[in-house]
Amino acid sequence: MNNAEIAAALDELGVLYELDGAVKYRVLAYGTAATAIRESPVSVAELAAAGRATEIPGVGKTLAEKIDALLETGEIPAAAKLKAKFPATLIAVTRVPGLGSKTARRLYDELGVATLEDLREAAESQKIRELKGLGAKAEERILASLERIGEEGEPVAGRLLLSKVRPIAEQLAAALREHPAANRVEVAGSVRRWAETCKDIDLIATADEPASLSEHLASHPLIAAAGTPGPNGVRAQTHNGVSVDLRIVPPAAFGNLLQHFTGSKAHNVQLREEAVSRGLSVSEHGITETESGEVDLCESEEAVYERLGYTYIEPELRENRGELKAAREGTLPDLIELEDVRGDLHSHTTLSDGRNTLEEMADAGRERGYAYLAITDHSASHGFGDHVTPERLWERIEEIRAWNKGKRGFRLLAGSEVNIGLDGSLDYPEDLVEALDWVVASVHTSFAISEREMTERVLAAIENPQVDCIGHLTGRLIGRREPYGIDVEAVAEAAARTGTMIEINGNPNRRDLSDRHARLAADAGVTIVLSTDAHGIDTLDNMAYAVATARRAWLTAADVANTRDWADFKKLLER
DNA sequence: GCCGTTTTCGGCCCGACTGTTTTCAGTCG
Repeated sequence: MNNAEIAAALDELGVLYELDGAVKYRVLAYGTAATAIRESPVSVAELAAAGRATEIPGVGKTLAEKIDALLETGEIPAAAKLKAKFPATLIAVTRVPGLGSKTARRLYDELGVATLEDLREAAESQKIRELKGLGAKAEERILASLERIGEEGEPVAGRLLLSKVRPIAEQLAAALREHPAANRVEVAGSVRRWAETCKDIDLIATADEPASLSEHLASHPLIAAAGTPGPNGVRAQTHNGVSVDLRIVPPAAFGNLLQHFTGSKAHNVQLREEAVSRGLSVSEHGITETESGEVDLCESEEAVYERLGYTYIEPELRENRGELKAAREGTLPDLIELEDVRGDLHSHTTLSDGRNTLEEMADAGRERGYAYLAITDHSASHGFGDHVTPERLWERIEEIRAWNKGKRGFRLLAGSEVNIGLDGSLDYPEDLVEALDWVVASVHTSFAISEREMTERVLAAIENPQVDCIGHLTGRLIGRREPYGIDVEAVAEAAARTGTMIEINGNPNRRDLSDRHARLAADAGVTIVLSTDAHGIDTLDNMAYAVATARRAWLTAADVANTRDWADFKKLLER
């Protein structure tokens, strides 16, 4: 059973308890534990089997026992008991936007509403307005919500990939900054934290004439529809369905508001809890001393964190993964920056499935100020008509040697992205692989084998001294394909021991290693590589996503191989 | 149900919005 399935079972039990009228903190405990389990970089099933489930924050003795039961029998006894009391279909009713467990329970008790279909009928026949506390508006809202819900009872519009949202956010922010009424404009929310996916765009601004700035956003060509622009901001939607929220705020509290709307929610909750224990109450409107009632406003985020006794915390770290403790103790890492990266170690050309030639990619790499670029076209068994035969790769090596002749300050590495076969072997002859400067080994076929087989397969590649780096380790495509089962801890341990590097693939669909896995690997002593897997000169820019993922993994420049200049990187390769 | 350089018991973030109410509960982010 994977983490997502365990988390879903606990989420469901939390809702069942809520329907049963449990105190809200008990319900909350199930939710926070489920989130921690979903986000765990290691297999919670394995952790539980080793009796270590309580190491997960938010999981105590009781929840550990429930997880054990779930893993042994496939269900949690308490959940089975409650499902006998309420129909399981009632859970979908609680998830209708605008409804919650309290309302769902009343609809069930007083109107017999057990399913989404029952709910629709009750609303259409105007029975809901007969309940105390609910009215015609509630019926309208429920019917509108039901329209927007898919068959599974989940909202249709999910989260969007960061790379779909970020360019829009940047464009809108730039347009606002150019307006004469604007003073400060910042993108907040998950876009600012470089999360994998986002739900909407949050913009925070200060302005001399707030209303005219709101109107400027509402009339931007990217905006399809907008509410009424006012002095406090405006809500809008882009043509491709992204919600945009502009908030215009007093300059004196800009820091408080930017901090609040940057989140994450978990970070803010923890921050406020810690503040309460020190006699302070934190909100988007300022920091209040509970005793005196005195309110501190902060123009900058730096001032917010300083007032609360922390060093400044970069947005990428604000996920409640230990950053507050480290900021209090002054032990936050000095995060890697895009400017630290001296080369790209995974790229494709027209020799396999890339869109640009060797020369074009080389020029583009040099223009980016890199000291080196590895050309790593796909290997012999890639198929799709774009595989590279051994003969062709031998020629390519010569081509690259010739290209490097007489050039200073920038060099190409003759490399390959070699397929890892089912048995862990590479699909080129040994002497050819030996002749290469840089070997990335990746899994491109047979994803559906067991976790144990996949782990053995990748471990075999790691033990191969010719392999320099493992490419996109878990094979995930964010929002489209789950990572295949692989024991990342075991892989990291072996990679650290053998000196095999592991990449953070900067393709925004992949970001693989993920931030959590990258942190786990670096903690295990693995040298991390940041690369783009560029299939054209334009996607060389995806290095920004690799760097962002590394920053979210708490990595410094020293943790990453390709922050080294050529001389030092060469030494690393020879080791 | 979890958790502790204030605590092993008694706390558990903060505010906006909505709709329905005459003071607030539920929901959301």
